[in-house]
Amino acid sequence: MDRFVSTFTNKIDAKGRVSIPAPFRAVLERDGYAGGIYCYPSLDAPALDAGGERLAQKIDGLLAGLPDYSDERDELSVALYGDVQVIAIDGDGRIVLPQLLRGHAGLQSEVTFVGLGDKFQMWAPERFDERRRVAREKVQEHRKLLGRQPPRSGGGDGDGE
Amino acid sequence: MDRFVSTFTNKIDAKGRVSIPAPFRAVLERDGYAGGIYCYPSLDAPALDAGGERLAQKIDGLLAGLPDYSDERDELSVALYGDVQVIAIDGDGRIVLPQLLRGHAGLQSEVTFVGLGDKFQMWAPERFDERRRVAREKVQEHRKLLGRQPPRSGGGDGDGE
DNA sequence: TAATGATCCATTGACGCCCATAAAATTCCA
DNA sequence: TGGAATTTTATGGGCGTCAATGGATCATTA
Repeated sequence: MDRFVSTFTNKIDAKGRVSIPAPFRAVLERDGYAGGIYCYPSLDAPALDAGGERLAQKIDGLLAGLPDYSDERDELSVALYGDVQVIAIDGDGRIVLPQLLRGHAGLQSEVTFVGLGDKFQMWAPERFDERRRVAREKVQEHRKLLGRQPPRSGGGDGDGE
Repeated sequence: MDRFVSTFTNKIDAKGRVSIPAPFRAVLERDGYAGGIYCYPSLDAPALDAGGERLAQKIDGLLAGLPDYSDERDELSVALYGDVQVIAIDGDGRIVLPQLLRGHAGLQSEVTFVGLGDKFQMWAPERFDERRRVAREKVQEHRKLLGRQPPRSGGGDGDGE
């Protein structure tokens, strides 16, 4: 398994440190991270996105699709790269989040880590609960896709991995 | 045998562990589970849905169709991944359910495992009894509406156990 | 020297892993 | 066919390891 999955909630200590959940660390190890993890404010949520090399490459890939000197590329570059911080992981698997990032996510005393496959997010627990409530309702709308499944279609939904 | 069928009720011990029914374990072995089973609150019932790789792939398959950085994907990601927990199975075939999941299903001292083909559910026994009772009533109504088809003797409300 | 940050160390509590026991099912043999 | 032996399962408990957390020491710099 090389994806971020599950959710974990850890504490921020007096010095602003917070442990990255061990399973996520394991993924990062494999993924590779030179000097630290990539972290930036989520574009559409009061949370932080973070990940290792694969996330960085994904961002690069996104930009690569756009013409070199287009406005669109410039905007996206700023949006994506502009707020990216490289955060070091200490010997005990902990990070310290800069004030700017803490502010965006409203992080106080605890952080909820949410695995999203290629990346993970960091939320203030209360806000994540709220978001989850909303998201669950959305899924209800999609549940026909999840729930209705031909019982014996022999793996009809060909998929990755 | 490659599907989850039948129902079983096992106890939660003092350490919060509960044995996965052996038949289900056998299915999981075949299905494959890297690191653990996937488990999340059922969308429309006070229960938990769980399964192996096949279930995980179904979730991935849902997301695979959506553009990488679309709002829709982000929302669905949080909804699906956000609620999913990967739960390790110990050497004796037991799992420990996190508090969040226990709460959703109202699990106290026992868990009823219900096979649903591709996945299985975990219920508090009392709640499952209640649901089964309701389900039976509905079946009876349908019979009346459909004008009972020629019954093969005794194929009535076959109950589990 | 004071303040800030980074590395190291210590504690504790949870979790994984192993073994023991008992009950139930299955196999085997008379 | 019936009963005994064996295997599988469920469940309980002990123990070692690791992760999360808090604190201390050391370095760096203003």
